[in-house]
Amino acid sequence: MSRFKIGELARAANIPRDTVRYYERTGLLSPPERTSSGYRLYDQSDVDRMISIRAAQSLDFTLAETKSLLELQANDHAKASDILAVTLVKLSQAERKVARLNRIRDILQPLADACPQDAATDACPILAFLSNGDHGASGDEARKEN
Amino acid sequence: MSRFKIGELARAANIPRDTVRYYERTGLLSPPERTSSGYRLYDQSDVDRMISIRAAQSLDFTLAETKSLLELQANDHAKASDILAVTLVKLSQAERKVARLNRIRDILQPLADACPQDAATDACPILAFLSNGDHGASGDEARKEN
DNA sequence: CTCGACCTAGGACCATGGTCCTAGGGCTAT
DNA sequence: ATAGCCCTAGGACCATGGTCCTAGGTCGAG
Repeated sequence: MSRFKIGELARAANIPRDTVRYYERTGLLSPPERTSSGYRLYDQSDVDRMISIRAAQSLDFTLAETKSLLELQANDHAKASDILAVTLVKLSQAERKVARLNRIRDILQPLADACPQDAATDACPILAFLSNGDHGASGDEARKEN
Repeated sequence: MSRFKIGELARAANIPRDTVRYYERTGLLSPPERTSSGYRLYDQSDVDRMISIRAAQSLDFTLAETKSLLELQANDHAKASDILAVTLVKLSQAERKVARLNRIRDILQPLADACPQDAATDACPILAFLSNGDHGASGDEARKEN
């Protein structure tokens, strides 16, 4: 089984070397073997793990969530439903984000359509909206990256 | 015209005091008058500006973008189209984000639906997907919060 | 006069996901 | 054997949008 130095792993998984070390620091990747001179030595399973991490990232799993997923995968007592739970949270986050972005679009699009482009900014409906005070539901909105 | 100390402004605009000072540090709010003992003194226009800032935030404008918008508003040579340009960028970002989130949902939802909940994680289609290698288009995706 | 609430500056710290730098040691090809 | 790239640890730094802390000054009520 062939072994990779960090630069080779990085090329194989298409990520920067520093990111590999960063993942190791954060516990996402366990400390690999070392050569006698201290170089990290990886194998194909590490390449696969890096690729899984990037795949999870691309699905908006945070590194912490990705870490949990990979830990569950390695845990004999874990059930598929444990993975499902994490996934359902992610799905509902995605849905809330989409809903919020659609609300934003539904506000901005009409304002943009109504923009009198050559007029002074006084006539801008977008600025008027910002100044207008009545935003959000009564009380204060749950904001923060929903 | 009544004057507010920072805590009063903060209550009137429903934001933390520290955030007001932070906005001042970042240039989003210009340095207010001071009392002889150095307390900041605000007026109603500052309350309005704070509320506009929060409104812009809620539409996903960054503080830097919000700063530009408010500067354009104050600039006599600016036209409504300058505001529109910023807004159109925001709209297209929102659309790209929605598209991406929908792709994520379209991947996760079927995997979640297929989850054999009581099985071991080996049987989990979500983990299988992560391990499966063939993600994204050929080459590498433009990722990074689109 | 004193208590408590308010204010000040400035910098450290938080999460998130990295990236870069320094100063040095190792490895390989010519 | 020496150039030239690869590797090491560890900490600083980036963006983003704040939040908190320290150590002290100010102000109004009782």
